[in-house]
Amino acid sequence: MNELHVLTTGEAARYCGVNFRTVIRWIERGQLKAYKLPGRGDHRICVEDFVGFLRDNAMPVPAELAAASRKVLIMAQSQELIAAGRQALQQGGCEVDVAGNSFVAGTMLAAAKPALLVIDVSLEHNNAFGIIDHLRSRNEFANVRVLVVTEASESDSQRWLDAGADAVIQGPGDRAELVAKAKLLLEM
Amino acid sequence: MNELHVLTTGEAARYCGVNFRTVIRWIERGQLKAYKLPGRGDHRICVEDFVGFLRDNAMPVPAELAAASRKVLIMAQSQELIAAGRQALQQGGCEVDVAGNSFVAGTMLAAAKPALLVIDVSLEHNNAFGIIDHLRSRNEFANVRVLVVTEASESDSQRWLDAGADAVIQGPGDRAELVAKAKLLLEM
DNA sequence: ATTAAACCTGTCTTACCTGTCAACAATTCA
DNA sequence: TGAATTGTTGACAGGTAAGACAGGTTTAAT
Repeated sequence: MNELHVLTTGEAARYCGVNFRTVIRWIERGQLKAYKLPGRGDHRICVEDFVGFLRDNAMPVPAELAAASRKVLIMAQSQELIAAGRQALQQGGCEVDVAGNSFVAGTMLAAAKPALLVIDVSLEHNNAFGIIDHLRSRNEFANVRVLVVTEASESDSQRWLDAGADAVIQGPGDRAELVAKAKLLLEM
Repeated sequence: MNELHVLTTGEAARYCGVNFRTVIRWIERGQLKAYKLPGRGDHRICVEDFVGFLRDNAMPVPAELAAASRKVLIMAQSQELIAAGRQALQQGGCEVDVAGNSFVAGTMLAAAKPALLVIDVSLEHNNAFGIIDHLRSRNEFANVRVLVVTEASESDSQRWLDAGADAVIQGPGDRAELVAKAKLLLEM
């Protein structure tokens, strides 16, 4: 199996050091999501679901599988933030996409399924509130972490946290802080 | 893998995380419908049949294949246009989604794969230009038809057609025209 | 602390589905 | 024409499901 999109029960079992019989039981109990093949009913587990299962149960996530969940989408117009964020996050081991406007951000969020959205709210506050609100109201985006980048001068981070953001940093200035918070949110 | 009308066994195999040999066996067993080419007997699977097969077996359907040819996405803020468009298009046999802003429109476009985007450009021209431009520059959106709804007073439809729109109507007033153009673009 | 119950996990077996490999055919391209 | 690519076919090895059973761990009660 070269394609890492799905796993068999045996592969999943090896990843977490248990017998494949146990993985089947997790699936039967509904703890781990999987689908069945028509033939004998073999199970296939989407990597995404498997990683979510591991996280939910505080189990270690294998590096090869974690790669898929290190995707970061930066939504910003400021070239400064884009350049700084892209470089810092890539050096930090993340896969980085950039969207210059909210439409493109929407398509990339739905298509590439990043684990973290870094959003520059310095331009359109209302727009950003709408976006976060939409993310938080949709199941399919429930797992997307949101890191808000505000104006350096602004002080009321709490507003954004209340709106549903997972973390807030002020201005793109401190790259170390950006990477640190991103890693924290990505559980790296 | 660009032409999405038919799949080879290998492509179908990759989509459901299985070996191509297994797909051939599903076909031989009659579980998956396919036809053979005269030469070597290559199998070709109609996307429609494949998606039906996936649904029948409770297997996940890839977003790229789920494209429904009668799905319409309306991007507008004017309640008048939304109400008129939704009602008219639904009566015309379309499945209608509505997005109130460009971010939501982006997520729905990537996730629900509508065949037609009705976009109200009366508010933000530049934004709409950017959206159409982005759609036209991306392969995955090449098949999305764009129907632009302009201010009733505006007369230069040509600008939008040049930008990549497939049709333009002026104002939400004429429901018959909206439905007619939508059906034309959907080849209904 | 000890005991018992409940539960989870690993092992074993049978059946058969699935992956791998090799050889070959059709198609494409230079 | 000949190489490269892609798909088929057949044989075989390997993997997985399902049920039953035994051992281990956790939980709760004594």
